[in-house]
Parts: sequence; C-alpha cells; structure tokens
Amino acid sequence: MEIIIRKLELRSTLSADEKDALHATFGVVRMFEPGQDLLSQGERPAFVGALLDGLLCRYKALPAGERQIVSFPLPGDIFDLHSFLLDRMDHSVGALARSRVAVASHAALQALAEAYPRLAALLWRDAVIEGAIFREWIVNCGRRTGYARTAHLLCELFVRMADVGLTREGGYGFPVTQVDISDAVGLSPVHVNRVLQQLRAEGLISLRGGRLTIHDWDGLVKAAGFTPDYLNVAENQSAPDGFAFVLGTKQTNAQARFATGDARDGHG
Amino acid sequence: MEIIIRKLELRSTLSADEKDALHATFGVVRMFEPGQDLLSQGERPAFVGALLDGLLCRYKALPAGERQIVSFPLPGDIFDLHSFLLDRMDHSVGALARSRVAVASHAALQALAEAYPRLAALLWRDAVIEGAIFREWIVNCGRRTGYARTAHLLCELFVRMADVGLTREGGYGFPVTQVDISDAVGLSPVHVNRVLQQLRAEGLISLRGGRLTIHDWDGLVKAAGFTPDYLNVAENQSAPDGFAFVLGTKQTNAQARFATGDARDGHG
DNA sequence: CGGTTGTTTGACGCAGTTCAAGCGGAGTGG
DNA sequence: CCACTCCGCTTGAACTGCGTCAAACAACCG
Repeated sequence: MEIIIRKLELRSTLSADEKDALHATFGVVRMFEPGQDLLSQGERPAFVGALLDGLLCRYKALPAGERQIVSFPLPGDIFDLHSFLLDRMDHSVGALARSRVAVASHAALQALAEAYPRLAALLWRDAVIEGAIFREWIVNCGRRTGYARTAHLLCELFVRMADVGLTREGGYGFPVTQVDISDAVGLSPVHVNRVLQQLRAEGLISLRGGRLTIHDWDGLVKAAGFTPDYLNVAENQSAPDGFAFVLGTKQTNAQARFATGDARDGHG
Repeated sequence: MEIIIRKLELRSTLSADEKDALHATFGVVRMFEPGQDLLSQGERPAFVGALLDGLLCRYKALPAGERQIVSFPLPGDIFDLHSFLLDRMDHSVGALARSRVAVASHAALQALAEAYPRLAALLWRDAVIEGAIFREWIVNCGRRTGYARTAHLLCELFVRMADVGLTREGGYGFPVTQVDISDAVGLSPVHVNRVLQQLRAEGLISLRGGRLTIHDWDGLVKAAGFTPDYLNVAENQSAPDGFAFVLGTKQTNAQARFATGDARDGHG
C-alpha cells in the first residue's frame, strides 16, 4: 500500500488521518496470475483496485477476435475508479505479470470520498490524468507511424515508471510479449517485431527477459516525437537514473484543489 | 444553460438549490466563431466552459503540422474540467461552428464543488465517461478499417446527439469539412472522401450542407461494429426519431453516488 | 526430449497515402 | 449579371507502410 500513498504524495500532502483511511479502505490484498482477468467487459464489479506490484493491461475485445489494449495500469495506480462511478465494465482488465492488488469495496470507497473530500479530489484528478493519457494514445494510433508509435509507448512507460521509482539503470520491467505490444499500438505482431528490431539496431533500446532498457533516451524521444507534458508527472522528481532532466518541462503541477483554499483569478 | 441541466438530469435529479448554484456558477456566456480557438495547448486557463450551442473539437497538434482531433464536445457537455484539476492544457479546443459557451471561473467551480458534493460527483462521473469515449476512440483508430472507423464516428455522434435531444429526422447538424473528419479518424482527407462516398453509395448516410442524415441505422451500426455501451447514455430515453430502440442494451445506469446512501455488496 | 509458446524471416498483397489536377458552389466586386 | 476567387469536394494514378500467410527458429519446461 506504500506505493499508492507515495504516488499520491508526489502531488499533495496527506494527513495521517487520510493515510490511515486509505489503508483501512484498501485493506484486502489479492494476487493475480499472468493471463488472468481481474475484471471483464460487461461485469458489474463491486470493488476498486490499486495495483501494488506487477503489471496490468486494460483492453477491449472486438467481435472479430482482435484486442486493443488501451492502457497499462502500473504499480501505484488506482484503476477502475471507473467501475465506482459507472455501472458496467465496457472493457476488461487483465494481469500481464503476477500482480498484487489492494482492493476496496465501492461502499468503503464511497465512505472514504465523503469523509475526505480532498482525497476524492485527488482521485478525480487521477481520472483526469488518465484521460490525458488516453488522448495521447489516440494521437499515437491516429497520426504516428508504427515505428514512432512503438517508441512512444516505451517512452511513456519509462516516465510513468520513473514517477513511482520503478526504473533502474535506464530501464524497467516490462514482461510482455510482442503480441501484447502489437495490441497496444494497433499494429500486427510481425510489424512490431520489425520495428523493435529497428529500434535495437539503432542502439536505442533492448528488450529481453521481460525487461526494457533504454540506451539512448534522446534518440528514443526523437524517434517517438515524445513530449511528456500530458503525463503531469511531478516537477522535480528524484529519478533514480540518468534521464531525470528530460522530465522537467519545468511545469508546476497544480496542487489538488479543494480545501487548499487556493484559487486563480477569474477570466470570463 | 437549460441544456446542461437537462443533460445532468438524465442521470440524476437535481434540487432547486443545485440548479440555482449551477446557473450562478456558469453565469457568463461567450460566443466563438468557427475556426476560433477557445483554449490552446500550453495555456493555463482560469475558467471552465459548458457548451450551450454549436460544435467544438478538442485536438492536439503535432510538430510536423498534423492534427488529431480527440473528441467533439457537444451541446450539454461541460468541457475542460480538465483545466480545473490540472495546470496546463495539453491540447487545444476549437470551435467548428458558431458556439455559445457558458463560462465558470475555477474559483466559482471550486466553491460549487465544495458546497454541493453531489454535483462534484456528477462532474467526476462525466470525466469518467469521457475517458470511456477516449478508450473507444483508441480502439477505433487502432483496430478498425477506415470505413468502419468513419461509420463508427457517425454512430457515436448520433447517439450522443440523441441523448441531448439534438437529432431530428434521423440526422443531426454536423458542420465539418472532410479534413476535419480525417483529423478525427486518423485518415487522409482523400481516403475519407472515398469512404464517405461508399457509405453514401450503400444508402447508409448522406452528408450535405453541414448536416448528417442516417438512412439505414442498422446498416451503419453494422458497418461500424458499433455498440453504444461505453457511452453510458440514459436507459430509456425518448429519442425524437426512429432509432431509439438501438440505444437500449437495457443497462441500468448507476445513479450518481455520494449522498444517495446506496451501496453495493462487497466482493474482495 | 518432445511440446508449447514466443520470436524471427521472407514473399506477397492490399488498405490507405501522396501527388496532382479538375470541379462545383458560395461569396465578392465590378 | 457576369467574372473572378476561394474553398471544399472529387477523381485518377502511382506508391508504400503495414498486414497476411507460412515456415523456421529459439527458449523454456515438464
């Protein structure tokens, strides 16, 4: 549960009360094995999950049998807040690696949100950031070549992983098959294979044994046309590796509003 | 402002107090002309808008000059809640038609959210639904042919337009160029032209004078592989035209939570 | 050591792009 | 009322990024 709190505290400060309440709400921990679905399209889940460890994917299955992965929830992410506010899953969530998930019932989460509006605002904010990531994926699939698209995915995951301190030696654990990648970027597995080979041949990355290593961050960013602004990562984060500098477009991230009393000057 | 309240009331009941507060918060109305940007990438807006009338598009511009439209805010939508919780726009919002927009300052909106947590929950819920639409767009761009993709866009807009009562005679106002459409579906303008011709030749639609008419809803749905579940439209809505039946997969939409006291049975 | 799962390679085909030219309607000015 | 212009739509032809099919190869595992 520490990682969830750590991630929330990157953007805001939590009181002891709030931390306790989070611990209490996400009390139960469950394990999921690779390939296992946590939640399926059409279901009406009664709980919300927070990923502690491992790797998940959200995906939608099409009638013809294809699959499109629409996001990768990483450790520290509270996923399917979605199901808290809506009724029915319009997509599935599966485990790509062995994953530990802290679980909160809708009822408990509702109580939490009512008692701690500032926490509710933080969760709301997370939902908005997730939306920003979705938008970038639309751009990715709609307007970038297979090569740039794949590079972009790897860049994004690096920044998000770094944000929760899960990068090491310029790389991160990424235990996926090339088919998984192809479902995420909307290409055929064969083409993904060729793109990866090119990225390797150019000395940008290596991907082996479920681990992605980035050898030339600037090169990869250039190949991807990647700008991290949409991720809203913390401003001056302490990245455990050599790439910290690229993260700072030096934007100040807004504190979560509500009960902070801060307000901007009007406009309309 | 009526349309905003009407849309919110499709999913929930608003007290007189809440309606008054909404009116007061979104007091100022501004006009925008076609082609004009309401908000630009990189900006730090101090207000949130609600579209009363007209048509907007959210888009991201790429360095190479391409553009990807990531959504079409329709009348009744409160857009850029985004900017309320985050700092800086990672995308732009432009007007496609002459548009009337009700404007609320961040400060006023914050006060509203604090005073009426149920309204905050409704807005949060809207953000989550928007996320669901983004996901479907990822699927659309990633895994559907140009033909299906274009048909899908038209289906989605029909359902969303019908939701706020803006369809008439099986069609709706859609004052866009083929270039706009191509930027939304991630195709070249030339190919969009050919796809539209095919859709017309098959008797599915016509698109002329800024108005889209659907002649064969079932055919269009089939061409698109469209299922409306992700839109979370009201269950038994009174559509003003002949296509109401398709909208109901008969799912019960969750009431907005918070202060309703309802809770589901646990699971984890 | 055989089975299974994931990666790699090659050949071929097609959906969609690009380039380039022509067309039509709406607005404008003479 | 016509001529000119602009903008968006349409068409054709050549090209290409990526998909499909199919087979070989590599790694892991019981």
